[in-house]
Amino acid sequence: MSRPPLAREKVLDAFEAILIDDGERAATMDATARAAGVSKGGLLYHFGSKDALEEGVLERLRTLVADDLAEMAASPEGPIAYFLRTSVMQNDPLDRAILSTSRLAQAGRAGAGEALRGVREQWADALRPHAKDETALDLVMLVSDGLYFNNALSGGSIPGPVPQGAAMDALIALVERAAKK
Amino acid sequence: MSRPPLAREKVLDAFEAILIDDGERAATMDATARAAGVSKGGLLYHFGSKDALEEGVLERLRTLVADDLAEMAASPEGPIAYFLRTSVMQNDPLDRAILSTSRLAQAGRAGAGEALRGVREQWADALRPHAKDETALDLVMLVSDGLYFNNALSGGSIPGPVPQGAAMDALIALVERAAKK
DNA sequence: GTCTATATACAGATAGAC
DNA sequence: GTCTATCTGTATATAGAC
Repeated sequence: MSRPPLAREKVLDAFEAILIDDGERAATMDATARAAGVSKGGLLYHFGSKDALEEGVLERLRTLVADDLAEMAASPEGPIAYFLRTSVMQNDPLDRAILSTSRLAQAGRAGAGEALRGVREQWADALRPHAKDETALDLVMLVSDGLYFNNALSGGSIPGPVPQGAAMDALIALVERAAKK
Repeated sequence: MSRPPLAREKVLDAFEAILIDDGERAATMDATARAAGVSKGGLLYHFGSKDALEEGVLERLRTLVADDLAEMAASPEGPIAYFLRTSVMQNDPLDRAILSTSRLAQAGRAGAGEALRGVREQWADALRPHAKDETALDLVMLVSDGLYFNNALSGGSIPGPVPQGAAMDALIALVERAAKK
């Protein structure tokens, strides 16, 4: 388990940024290379194809989700509140990986869609023991999906019509009242 | 208010189908023309540019939403239940227009994002009088967004991890208990 | 490891025949 | 109205120099 080369990470950061801000179509290898400050040839040394570049994002997502599941389990406010609170865009590495993967999935990349479904399933499994029943679990998952969807539309930077601050606290309380075991 | 030519509608149908099934990048004028059974030149007679083709989808969306708002207001089960129930993919013209617009929005088309936000606002305005408070309204809107997001990921044809049948009834009951005035 | 140059394919759009 | 032919730009990928 060695630390990956810095240039590789810089390329992935740039690729994610373009995916999030301008969409899948704008996230070309050329644009990614330019944004990462390398040449196209340099990029292709680290990622031999567009597919490999996209797979790099999925790999990153899987790693970050594993970390998040550990934090969720240890969270003092409880997994459901933690899960909902971290479903709003904080622009952290996990948010960016999910948003990027969501762009790839909506562009028809099959692997990205599967990755996203897998991640959602992991979260559902972790939350199930804390929910009243399957309906309550559905509610929690869908509210979280809704929060992400709005983030996905607003591009990650512009705030969407998503509850923040006190409104978010009230929403969490409402969902917990309806869903918590 | 004259009925638009049939070929125009066939082209829009084809464009939406490719957007939904294969993503924005695959929805080229060439592929759209082929799927609609016309030549590229034929398509360009009806829609002079890619922008015009996309605007055609947005126009369609606005018309269908206006119809839906009227049906929602007249619904016997009440607007909230109607809204949630019709948030699951039924593959009707409105679903397809929203999904198509969502693909365009995620591809960075500014007009599509604005259209979607506008539509969401219209629904929220219609539901507000029936919700306990703004938090309850947030809950209803986010559950609906979540349902659409899952549909968007699964491509419109493959069923996503979304409650159906009795599970959907239970979810609607739960949300209404938490949110209905 | 990172670069330039280039091959190949396909996108959007125009011109003009029928 | 609908077609074919073609122009121009740009995407992914390869070859090979440094």
